[in-house]
Amino acid sequence: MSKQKPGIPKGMRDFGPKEMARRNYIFNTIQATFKLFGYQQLETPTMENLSTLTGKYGDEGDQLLFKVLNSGAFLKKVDTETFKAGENKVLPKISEKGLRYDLTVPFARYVVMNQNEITYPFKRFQMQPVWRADRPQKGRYREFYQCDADVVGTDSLICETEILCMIKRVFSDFKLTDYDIKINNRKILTGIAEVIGASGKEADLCVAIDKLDKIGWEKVKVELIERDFSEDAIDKLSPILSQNEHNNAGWLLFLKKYLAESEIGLKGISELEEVFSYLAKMGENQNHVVFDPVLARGLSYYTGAIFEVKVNGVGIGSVSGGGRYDDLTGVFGLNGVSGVGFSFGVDRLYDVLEELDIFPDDEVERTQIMLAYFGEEEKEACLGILATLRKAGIAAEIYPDLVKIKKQFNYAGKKGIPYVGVLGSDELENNTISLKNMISGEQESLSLEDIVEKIKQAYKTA
RNA sequence: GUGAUUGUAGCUCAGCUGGUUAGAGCGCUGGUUUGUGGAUCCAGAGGUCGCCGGUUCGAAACCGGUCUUUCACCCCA
Repeated sequence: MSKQKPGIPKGMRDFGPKEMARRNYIFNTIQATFKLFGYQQLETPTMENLSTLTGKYGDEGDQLLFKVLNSGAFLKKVDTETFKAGENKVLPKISEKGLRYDLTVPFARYVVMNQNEITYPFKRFQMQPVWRADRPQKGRYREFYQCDADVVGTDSLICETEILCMIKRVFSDFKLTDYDIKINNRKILTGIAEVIGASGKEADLCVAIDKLDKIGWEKVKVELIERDFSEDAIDKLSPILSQNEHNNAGWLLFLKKYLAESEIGLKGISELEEVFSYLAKMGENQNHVVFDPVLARGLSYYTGAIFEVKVNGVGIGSVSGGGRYDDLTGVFGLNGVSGVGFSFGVDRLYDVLEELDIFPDDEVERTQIMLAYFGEEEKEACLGILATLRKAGIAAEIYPDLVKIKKQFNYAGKKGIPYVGVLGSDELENNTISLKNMISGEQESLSLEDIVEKIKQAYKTA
C-alpha cells in the first residue's frame, strides 16, 4: 500500500480549536439576537433534490450547484445516444440530488411541505453551511455558513424594520462601528426603469450602475449602451447619478419628484418611509442605515425591500444581505405567501473581525485545571479528585499517561491551562494538593475544598 | 467560465545562469534537572523539492500537462 499525502478538496477548509472558538462566538452572538426577536431554529438536509434547486438562482447559479452522483450503477440509464447528446442530456440521468446553494430555497420548500402545520407569520432562523462550485478567492469559499432569518406569511413592514434592528444589534455586539446597511426597494428600481423608458430592465441597469464607483460614469455609459439602453434613457438616468445627496430624507424628497410619473416607484418610496418611521418608534436612529437607490442584488426574486451590509475599511465584500420576496413559494405551488429575510455570512464576518482584530479573548473555553502526578498510586487518587472538580463545575482534566512530571507541565503550559494540581507521595500522605498558578508561577499546598473555592473565585472575578 | 499567481522539513522561507551528500530560523524529541512548563546551553529526528511526463551525461531549477494556493474579472455571502 502506497502512502498518500493528505489533502482536502479545493475551496474547503478545516477549522481548528482556535477558529472554532471564534466561529462559535459569531454563531452564538447572531443566534442570541435572532432568538431575542422571536425567531425559531430550523435545519434542512445538506442535499436537496436537484429539481428543488435548479432554476432558482439563474443560469449562473445553476452552473455553481454541486451535483451528487446517483448511488449504485449510475450509468445504467445512459445509453450511447444520450451520452453523445452531451452533458445536458446525461446529467439528469446520473444525478438527481445536489448540495444546497443557499438556505432560502430549502426554507421555501419546507414551508410548502409543512404549510398546514405552520403558524403564520412564521419566523425561522437557520445556521448551516451552503456550497457553491465557485472559484475560491478572497472572502469567497466553496463551503461557507449562512445565518438566515426570515419571516413568511405577513406583508408588515415591521419585519423589515426589525431586520434593521437585528443587524444593528449584532454589529454592536461585535463592536463593529464603521459599516453601512444599504437599503433600497425593488419598486424604486422598477420605477426608475419606467421613468427612463426601459421598463423591465432594472436588473441590467443595476449591474451596470453598481460599477459606478469602480469604473466611472463614462464606462458605465458604455456598458449601458452594450446592454441595449437608449441614449435617451441614459440621459434621463443621469440626474440620479449626479445627485449628491448623502441624506436619506433628502434622497426620498428628490425621488418623489423624479418618480412622480411612476405609481410603483412612489409605492416603493412610501414603503421605505414607513420602515423609517417604525424605526424611529422603536427608538432607533438611522445611523448606519443608508438609502442607496441603485442597490440591487443578484437574486431576482426580491420584490420589495433590499438590504446589503458592508463593513468599511476592509477588503471584504458584503457580509450580510436580504430582502422581501412576494412569491418565493409560488414555484412550489403555494401562492400568496410573502416573506422577508436576510442572512449573515459567517465566514466573511470572521474575516472582517480578524482583519480588524476585534475578536474578544477566547479564554473562556479553556480547561481550568489539570492534574499532574508522580506515580500509579497518585494517578488513581487523581481520578476521584477529578470527579469532585467536575461536579463543582470546574473544567478539569488529567494527563492520561504516567510520564515525567516535566512533560505533564509542558502539556498544561502549551494548552494554556492556568492551574496545575500536583499529586506526589507527600501530598498523598498529608491529603493535600500542590496547586501551581501557571501564570504567576506561585505554588501552594491546599486541600481539595480550598482548590474548588479558589478556582471558582478566580473565574468569578475574571 | 476568462486572465494571472503559488507549491522545497510541522511552520515561515533561502537555494545564483541546471552540476556531487538540498539549507536556515522557529517548532518538535531527548539531555542539562529520575518532584515542576514558558528562559539558557547541548544533542538529535524530520524532506519521493505538489503530482505525472519530457529535454539533458545530469533537473528542486528548463519545457508540457495536471492538482493546489492566492488574486482580479464575471457573479456573489
